[in-house]
Amino acid sequence: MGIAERKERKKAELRELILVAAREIVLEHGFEALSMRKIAEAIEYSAATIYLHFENRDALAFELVREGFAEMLAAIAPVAAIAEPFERLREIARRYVAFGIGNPQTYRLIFMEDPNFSDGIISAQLDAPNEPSTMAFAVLQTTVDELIAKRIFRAADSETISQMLWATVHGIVALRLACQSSAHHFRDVPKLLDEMFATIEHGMLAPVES
Amino acid sequence: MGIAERKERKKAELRELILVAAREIVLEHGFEALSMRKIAEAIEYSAATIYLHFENRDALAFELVREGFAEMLAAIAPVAAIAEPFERLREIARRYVAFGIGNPQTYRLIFMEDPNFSDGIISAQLDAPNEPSTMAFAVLQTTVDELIAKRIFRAADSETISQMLWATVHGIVALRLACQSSAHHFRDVPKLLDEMFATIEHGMLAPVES
DNA sequence: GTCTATAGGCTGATAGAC
DNA sequence: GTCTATCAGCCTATAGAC
Repeated sequence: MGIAERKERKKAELRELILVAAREIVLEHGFEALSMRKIAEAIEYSAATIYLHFENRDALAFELVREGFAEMLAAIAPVAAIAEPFERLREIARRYVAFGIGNPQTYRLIFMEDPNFSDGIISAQLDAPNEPSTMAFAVLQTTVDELIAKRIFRAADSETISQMLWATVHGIVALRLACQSSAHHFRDVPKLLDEMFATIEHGMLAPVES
Repeated sequence: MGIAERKERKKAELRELILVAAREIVLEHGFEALSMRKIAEAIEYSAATIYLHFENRDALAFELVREGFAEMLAAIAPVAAIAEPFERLREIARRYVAFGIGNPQTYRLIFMEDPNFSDGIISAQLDAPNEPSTMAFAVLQTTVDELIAKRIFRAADSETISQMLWATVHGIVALRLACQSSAHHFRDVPKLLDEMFATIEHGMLAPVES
């Protein structure tokens, strides 16, 4: 019986090798640059071999997206150690933005790719329980839930609030990545985050004069 | 002299024909599907002819992006008619989001394409005065300037505030487009906008009990 | 299990005929 | 001004040899 197991192990190793090579290509040259041929070259196997481990390019991409979400979840998860929910929320935002800017290709892959490719994939993963993407959103939403339950935040629909917060940090990352070489847009991310939380705390209206 | 002018006119017409065909392809199948051959087929000219009007594919794309920004600017510009700046800001957000969701391919083209292509293009246009993209951002920022000057908004850096507001509406559009087929994310955009403006007005904190 | 070879496609861009 | 023909390259995916 050991023989079959060793073969399985070998097969899993090659599968992993393929994924590692694919990820490397995406990180270095972007998702659009990923091709079966290039993966094959990198792992020093023929392109045909890859098809023994992945049905096609999309199946491979699906796995890369899942891994991308998992990385992001891992980058954010440590906030669980922060007991105070508002401080935890602040740290979620900081970590989210830092992850996106520090891993632009991964971020693009999971959130900004062409919908013909990614919509099915992202949405499938977002709606599935136990997927890293679902769990990452849950980290945010449970924090908002807690803030509302403890009456730190005003009463509101936590899903809507969570989506709005997510939209804001996503917007910061996405526009920063899109306007990378712009001289004056989205350069000072900490300042944007400070302003975001100032608004959460006080809104934007001027205090009433008295 | 009329002869040279007629020739110029003819040439400009063909150039316009190329752009119209290109835009149509992008709107229908996305930017990735745009190729010189397909444009040629659509206008019933040979592909080589296109190179007489555009140096290469990127030059053509640059023009499409400019037009995309111009469309967006046109969609937002009517807010100038709203005298009250806070109401104007609200309308800017509404129109921005409506434009993005109503013109997903144009929106993707100008804000979500691969940076290898779009970064140079977007940033070049964002930083140039009199470009539609610059003017669109100016509509937002002058409104924020006015809100601060009239002490409706608290004192703050209007550029930072404007970027944060932009990030939020961009996030709403971008995530809506990315999660298009998700069952429960970013479906109810008016609700998100309401929550956004509620936060601008009051923040998210619970009112102090008295 | 892994290969080579290949089918069958797509692309941008250009030289040179007319 | 417009064409055809073509270069030179990319791609996914599979059949069939070993």
